Amino acid sequence: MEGEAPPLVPPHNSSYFFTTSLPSTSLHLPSLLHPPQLESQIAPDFDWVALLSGPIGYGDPNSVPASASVITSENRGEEEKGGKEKRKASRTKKAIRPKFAFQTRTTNDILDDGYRWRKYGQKAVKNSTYPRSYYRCTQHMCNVKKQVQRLSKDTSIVTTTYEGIHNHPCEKLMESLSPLLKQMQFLSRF
DNA sequence: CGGTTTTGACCAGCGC
DNA sequence: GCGCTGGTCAAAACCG
Repeated sequence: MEGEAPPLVPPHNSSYFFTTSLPSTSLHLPSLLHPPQLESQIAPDFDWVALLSGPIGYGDPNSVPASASVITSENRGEEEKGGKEKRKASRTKKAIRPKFAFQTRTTNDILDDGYRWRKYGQKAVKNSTYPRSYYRCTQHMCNVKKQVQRLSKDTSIVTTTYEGIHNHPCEKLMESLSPLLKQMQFLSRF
């Protein structure tokens, strides 16, 4: 079976899933806080701030507008072990972690979401021309992961799946907000 | 030199 | 039980 389109929805029980189309190749947080003109399936009242200020995929699935193409399936939990035990545990215990998947129309596989990621694997997947890449948050003690895969059906679309909760602030977000916070602190003195 | 990417090997889950 | 598949590890290569 050649060219069989991968399912629009990721195979796992994603917490959230929606499709969007970005004009640029990157997804800088400031622009996300004020989303550009997306020819998207995202509701205009989509809670971007909650999505991005909180850990990715975090929060109440009910807060996601029904008009967004969303799958909600709560799966949250923990996994903390060392070495192979951890590896084993992460596979045996059905990973109960928040997941969040979305698609972007971009030529760039790497989505700049403000966090720093280290690639730890790449794998050819069945029924897909393009490999799936596996990334992990570089922040120590933060075991958030993400998968990136380009659709073979529509090569301009990249599916990004986040898994887990960041336990630290977003560097770029803090970077961009710090002048504003300083200004607010200054003004609050009056 | 330290951090990141690449890539083959390994392992567990799942379907048959 | 076996083979397939997806996810991860880890050593080597690469890069700034």
